[in-house]
Amino acid sequence: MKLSRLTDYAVIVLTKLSFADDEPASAARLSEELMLPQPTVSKLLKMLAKAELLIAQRGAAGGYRLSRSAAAISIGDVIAAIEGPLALTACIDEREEDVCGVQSFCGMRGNWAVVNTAVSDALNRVTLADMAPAWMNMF
Amino acid sequence: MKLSRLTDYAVIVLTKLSFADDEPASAARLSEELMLPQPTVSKLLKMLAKAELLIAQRGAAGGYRLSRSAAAISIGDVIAAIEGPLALTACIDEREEDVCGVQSFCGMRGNWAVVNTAVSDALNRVTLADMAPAWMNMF
DNA sequence: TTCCATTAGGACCAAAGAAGTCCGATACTC
DNA sequence: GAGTATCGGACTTCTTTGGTCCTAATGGAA
Repeated sequence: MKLSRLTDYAVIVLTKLSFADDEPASAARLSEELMLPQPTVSKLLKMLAKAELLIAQRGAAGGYRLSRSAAAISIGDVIAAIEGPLALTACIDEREEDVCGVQSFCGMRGNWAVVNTAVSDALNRVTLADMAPAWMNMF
Repeated sequence: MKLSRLTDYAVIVLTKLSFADDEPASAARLSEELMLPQPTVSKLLKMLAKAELLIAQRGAAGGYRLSRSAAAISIGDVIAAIEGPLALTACIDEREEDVCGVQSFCGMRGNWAVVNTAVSDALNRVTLADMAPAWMNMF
């Protein structure tokens, strides 16, 4: 159980942005400063904007900035933005069809839901503000 | 963040086996009774045996049985057996190379470790015995 | 008003990982 | 000891993910 590389990058990028104080940062600049591949950063910023974690400003001198404080964005939010809502098993995932066949009466489903919630809580308990070491300004 | 279908199947198969009372069950029979694709079940049983969650018995009338009680096998164990040790990010994964470049002094690593532990705990707290509804005997 | 820097939203390709298939090795039963 | 049911591991196929590129739309500044 790993989270995708995109998600990993997203946390780094968002953390970086949490130091920007409403100065919009462009995709190009972020990728350069964080030494991450430019097209990928660009793609991921779009995703985060779509999920309303970022606010995009078009045009010259535009860029992205956080839509709310770093303390109000959890790791769970970031994961949901990039990978979709947390659903450990297919039978929890509302986007999936009823593939299982016994879903309606399967007693395991409820237990999976418990596990899912426990993991979800653990992820929502940690915010971007918690992740950011003060010296990250360096980069 | 999803877990693989194999892992999902694994929990089902193990739960089923927890009712077998040391009667070894063959891959063919399990796949039939649980209505799961046979080669996949076969493959996954091998993995579980290798991870020492199951004991394999070869030869005629052979099959697989649990190596210990259902209450002593956690969901975390199953995930580890199929997907490898839980490591949300690459920098936590001991099997990965030092790709990140700043790993040695990156302040985020410690925070990821905290998140990782929290998730891991949530997963280890639930056992196969918890997952099994009594009426699963039906299948 | 015109130009330029920037995001938005696709289509597209390549690589990695998962799922599924096969055949050989092993060990049990008769 | 022969036959057969079963595991074990290498191999192939396929889906997902990561990453790239191009064109349209937007907004600020000259």
